[in-house]
Amino acid sequence: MTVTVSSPAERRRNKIRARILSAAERVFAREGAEGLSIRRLAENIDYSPAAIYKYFKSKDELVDELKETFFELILENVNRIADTSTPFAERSRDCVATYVQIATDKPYHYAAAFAGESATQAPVDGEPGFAQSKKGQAFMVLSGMISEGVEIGAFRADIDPTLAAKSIWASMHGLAMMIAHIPTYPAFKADQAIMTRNDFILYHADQVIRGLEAHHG
Amino acid sequence: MTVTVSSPAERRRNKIRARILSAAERVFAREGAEGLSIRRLAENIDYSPAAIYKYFKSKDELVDELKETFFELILENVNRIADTSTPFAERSRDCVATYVQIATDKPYHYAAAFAGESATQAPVDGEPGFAQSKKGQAFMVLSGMISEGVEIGAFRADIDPTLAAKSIWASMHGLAMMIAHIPTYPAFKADQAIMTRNDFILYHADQVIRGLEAHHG
DNA sequence: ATATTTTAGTGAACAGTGTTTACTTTTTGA
DNA sequence: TCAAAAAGTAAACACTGTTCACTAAAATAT
Repeated sequence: MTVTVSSPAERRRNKIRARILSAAERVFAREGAEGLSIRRLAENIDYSPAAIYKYFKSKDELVDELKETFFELILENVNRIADTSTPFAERSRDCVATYVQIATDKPYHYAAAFAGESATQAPVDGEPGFAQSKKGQAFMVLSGMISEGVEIGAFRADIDPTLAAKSIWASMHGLAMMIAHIPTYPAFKADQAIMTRNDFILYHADQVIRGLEAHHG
Repeated sequence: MTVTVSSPAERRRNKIRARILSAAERVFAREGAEGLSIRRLAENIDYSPAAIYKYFKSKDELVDELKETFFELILENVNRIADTSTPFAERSRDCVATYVQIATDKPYHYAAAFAGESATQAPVDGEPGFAQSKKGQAFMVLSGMISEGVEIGAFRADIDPTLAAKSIWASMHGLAMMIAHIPTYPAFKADQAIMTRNDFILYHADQVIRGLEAHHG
């Protein structure tokens, strides 16, 4: 195992890069991609706008790095739930709910992560590199969990885990996007709320999982 | 019934407004909001950029009008299916599928219609004006259909149609967004396609409806 | 028909954006 | 110590949405 020695220069460079990313992250979380401008970012870290381009070759590349970090966060959280020993029914529901809740916490990140589908063409299932990407890994956690459900008889036997995972992901994605884009979702004016957002997420997760189940009465 | 008489001036004005919108529609369908610029639009219809502002008070307002027309299209199509006399099982599935297919046909429209959730704050369920908006009407078609399903015993008796409709819509929305943002969704490299896009839409619609059903085995 | 007022349309500018280029300063490695 | 490489910058380019002062034309009132 070769250890990559990092020169002081290299470390200094990485530090500044990280400072840029952290400043970008801060602005992005509050105001989204619209509010994030190179000039503003430069001012924030006390550099000239052109300086940013010594560290990132474009704004898109910078934002893509924020997205990848965000998917890392999703993956970590979903994985943490998936590795739990709680009963399958709960566990699968919690996975779905957790995914959506993270989108709730960082709506701008979530919306951006899918909008435009990363300017530098992210790999999609079937392409090389998908399995390596954080998004790809998250997908595999999901399809793995569906496989488990089929094996233990909780889900219908004729289910193709990959196909079902795509469908389930779409359903999670939908709620995540709704929440990301509509501040008051699931609506109901403040004073006539029938259900809290979190309860609705669980409701939706239930609904989605139920579509896979073998029986219920 | 009072007939609103339109002066020649008014008609001429509406005609030009329509010309602007139609040019905008053309550009928008091909390249989305990014490609639509006031200057380009002005050149397209042979006016100065500033002239546009005599007909629309902002670009957002112009785009919002495109969105509303788009929702009209969705509503028309979904309504057409909903009024069919085909068996309930098929009919409900087709409604979901149709919704998604329209998003497939006009991905930019669909993505824009939800992204930013209309700059001029569209009414959300619970607010006045929602029931009048095209989006609100589409929602009511959906929840009405769910009510029917509960009544005839196809869906679980404990289902709250409004709540379920929100969940179902989120699931449709997710697939629609996936398709709108990812050109190759549901992925699979061209030569290893396991399932066509349309088949996958039906598969997803099935899955979604199944989550509501009373029994299956 | 004439005078007045409203509307249609324009060119130029403002304030922003991402990005590139030529240039200077600093840091690094031999 | 000195040449080479990297860091950082000011100024410009080509865009963007939008506003403002202005002219030309049509609509309205007298």
